Amino acid sequence: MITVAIAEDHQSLIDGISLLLKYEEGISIIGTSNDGRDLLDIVRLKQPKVVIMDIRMPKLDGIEATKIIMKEFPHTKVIAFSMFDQDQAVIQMRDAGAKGYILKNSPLEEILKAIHAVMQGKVYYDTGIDQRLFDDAFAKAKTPKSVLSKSEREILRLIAQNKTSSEIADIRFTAVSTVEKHRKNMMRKLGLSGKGELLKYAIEKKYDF
Amino acid sequence: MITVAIAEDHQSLIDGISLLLKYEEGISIIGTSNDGRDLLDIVRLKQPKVVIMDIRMPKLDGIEATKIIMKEFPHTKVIAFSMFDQDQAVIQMRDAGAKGYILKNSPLEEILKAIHAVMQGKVYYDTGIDQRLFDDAFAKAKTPKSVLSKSEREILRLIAQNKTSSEIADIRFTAVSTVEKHRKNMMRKLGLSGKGELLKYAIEKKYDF
DNA sequence: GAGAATATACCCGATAATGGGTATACCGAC
DNA sequence: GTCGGTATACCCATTATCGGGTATATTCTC
Repeated sequence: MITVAIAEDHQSLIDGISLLLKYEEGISIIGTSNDGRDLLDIVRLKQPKVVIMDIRMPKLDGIEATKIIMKEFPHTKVIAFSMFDQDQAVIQMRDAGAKGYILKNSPLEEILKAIHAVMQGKVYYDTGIDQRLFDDAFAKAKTPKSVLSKSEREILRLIAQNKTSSEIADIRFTAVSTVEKHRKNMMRKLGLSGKGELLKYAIEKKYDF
Repeated sequence: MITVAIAEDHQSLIDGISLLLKYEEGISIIGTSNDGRDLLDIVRLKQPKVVIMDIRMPKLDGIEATKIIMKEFPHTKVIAFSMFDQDQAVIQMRDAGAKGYILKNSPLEEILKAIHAVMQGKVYYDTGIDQRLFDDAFAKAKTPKSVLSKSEREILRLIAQNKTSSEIADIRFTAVSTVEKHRKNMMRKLGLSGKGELLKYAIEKKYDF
């Protein structure tokens, strides 16, 4: 019997998956959740063999939840089920320990295929996903290191709030020129140039995956 | 026989809805589509009684598609099926002619209830939706008028791309001072003040519904 | 120890965005 | 015709953001 738990903030999708698996021989849904934290409780209590995991969810996202599950239940198979097809989304779920990755714009029966594949110890990825992303070396080469230092990241967050360098200097107890030097360093590292580019970058980054 | 067409860019959701309706007496799915434009072809060819309509879709969004359907087939019932719970999303679908609005984080069987309700000439809205939004007077009062003029809106779009006033002036064949005057007018109308606020506003507005 | 990165702080100059105004011309509503 | 809004164009001053540098001190890795 393959026990399955599902985490997905859209209840309509959970219901769809449930309908799909309801009559499947050998598969049993032992719990569903609309957020990552609730899911952990379910996994700890019921210890499903397979978890279908959305990424963007309230309270705890699928990436973090997967890491935690892998630490406590290393034999549980996590299959990502997400609208995100960006490389970084795939890589992060892979690194967290997911054994599969399905896109929401694929047919629902992909989930069934993925469940059977991971139960056979295989890795299952959607045809819309670059298959090389599940290769260790390729994924590692693709993972951007954070080019910004801790201070730089903090300053960038303040810039995203349109704080002036003077205001940021007050907040951080440094000279204005120090903040401006950090700004210059970030411009160089991020390959930006021109007025407003750093502010634009900081604001837009908020909405990136 | 209630004929139903579905437009939704996530195929997994279409499959879930199909599973739900498959065994329903008196309901028949006559077509599905992953984008608004393809859906129009289906509606023109098959003339379903009910359309389940996502909002954010490629090629043609659900709001526009609904308007077009209402113009050509005024007796067709459109039910919105969306992740957006913002008032403006609901109001715009309502204004486009939708007779129902279901949220994706509701149980899938809400769709069944909505189909039967609209076929009885009723309006069906998700319990997560402010029920007053389907009242004409309330919706009208809630619809913000655009405070910006046509030129102002165009300039704001260019500002969102971090174009300088000088660049915008070149694009629009005006003097730089004209662009700056427009900027001042927008600052006043939007109640903004200080450097970078207009750029910040322009960029953030892009991601609003 | 050497080298690189980070953090702190300063110098200078150019320019773009505000914030405060001025004005005229045109259009639409009343 | 009057009024208000929009569009066009200009004046001025201030200041924040770059872009180009300078320097020292500290920390980490090899």
